[in-house]
Amino acid sequence: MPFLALDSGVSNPMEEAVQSSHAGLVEKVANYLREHIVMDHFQPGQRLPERTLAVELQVSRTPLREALKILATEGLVVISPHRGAVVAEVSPADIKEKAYVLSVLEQAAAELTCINASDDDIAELQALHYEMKACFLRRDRQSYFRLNQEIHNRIVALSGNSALIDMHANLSRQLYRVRYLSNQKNEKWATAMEEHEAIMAALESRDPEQAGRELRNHLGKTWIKYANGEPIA
Amino acid sequence: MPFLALDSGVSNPMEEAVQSSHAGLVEKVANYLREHIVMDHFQPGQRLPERTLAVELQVSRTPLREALKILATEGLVVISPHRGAVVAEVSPADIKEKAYVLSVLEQAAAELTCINASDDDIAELQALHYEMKACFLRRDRQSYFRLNQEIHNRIVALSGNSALIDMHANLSRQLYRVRYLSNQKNEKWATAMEEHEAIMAALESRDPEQAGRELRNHLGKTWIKYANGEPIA
DNA sequence: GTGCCAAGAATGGCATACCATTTTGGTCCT
DNA sequence: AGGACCAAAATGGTATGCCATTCTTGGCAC
Repeated sequence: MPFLALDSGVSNPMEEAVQSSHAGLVEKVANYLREHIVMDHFQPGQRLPERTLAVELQVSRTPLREALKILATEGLVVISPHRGAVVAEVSPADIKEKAYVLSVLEQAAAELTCINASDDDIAELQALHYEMKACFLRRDRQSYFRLNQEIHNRIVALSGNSALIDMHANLSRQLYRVRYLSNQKNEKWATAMEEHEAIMAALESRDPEQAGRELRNHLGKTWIKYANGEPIA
Repeated sequence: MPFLALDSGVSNPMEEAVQSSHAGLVEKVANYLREHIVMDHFQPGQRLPERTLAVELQVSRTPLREALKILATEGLVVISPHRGAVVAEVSPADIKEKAYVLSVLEQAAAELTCINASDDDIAELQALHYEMKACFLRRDRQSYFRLNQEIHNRIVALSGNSALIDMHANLSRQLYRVRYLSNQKNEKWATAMEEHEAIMAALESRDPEQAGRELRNHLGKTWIKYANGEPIA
């Protein structure tokens, strides 16, 4: 029931285009599974049996297996020999490590963006920032989350470094679920907002060091509390 | 003729254990292809036709296809729909971007290593460093290269951050070939050696900022010249 | 002679069948 | 009653076959 029609059914949960059309079946399956894992429709640790999944998705096992291999190298599922694939469970330690790397990548991105971005790009960032601030004042967590993601992603995109962008997107996916949950119950909302102000100020003044530092610090604070104990879901 | 016996024939070109034994066929194939790509036994742009490769490797197309999908997500090959897989050609721009990210990752690793590594770990790093210096004085580029890699990898390993280690290993692989070639014709060898001295000094004095900065600077210098023009091979 | 079109050959995409390993449930022995 | 062992079912791993698409080449027309 939740399945059928791989490319249409899922209302795009991630920002990035899924470009499902006219792409190979494996890509469709991989995108489908990726989204559902990332959106927490599959619990971590849940097994992904090939045959049953194949009939549910109306595809054969071959493309499904290839998709699972891809997701495995992306770190979203774990494949054990002769045991099959399960949705990767991210321990608090994993989250901590990956969040740290994410902060490092975004720091680097901020530095590059300060140097490479056009004035219009920065202006657009600020526009998004004020939109987000409006959501903050209205206590609209949903829209705030979306805009927050948009801003972070755009800063990375503006860096102009494709390798950096790809690695960031990959890591970002793996943390999507916990990031979403984090947003829901964030008590330090006002603090996060202030940090964003500082980030924007540094970007506006084109200070790479400062912008990078602020962004890394912001991410560090945002994530640390989820790294120490307390169940993820 | 160069093939047959996937797991034995290849004399381990990379440091990391290939753990070929009792691993699935896809892993063997993936490791095999990875090594040969990384060691430049396959030219960039070279096609990798499934059937012919399959008979050469004495495996069926299915595990080969899955291995290629893995290598594709790792960025070592590019798969076009209905066109098949080709060895990814890394443009100078790609090298520049990836090298930049690599430098950022190693910078972060150095910071963490300053904090987390034991005194014995640092001592071992210094031992390797002096071994490398000996190779430098003897003008033994081959051994110098091996030790240089060993040191960089160990600094990252000592960071203790698995996510960081994995991403670094992945990027490092993609740059292995050009790094090797870079080592062969590096005129600024003495300078590189001095930079390594500075890195070690910062590590010894446990100065995260300094160690990170030195390492990033070192990598930046090492790679920039290969990023601007001039053919890779 | 050159350019275009068509037919066939080559190649990748997907499905399925078969084999190996693992898991599980039941029975028998202690 | 409990544990160990064996068999059968489930599941992943590999091989192969067929279909769709793309590349190639030979011939025809301009």
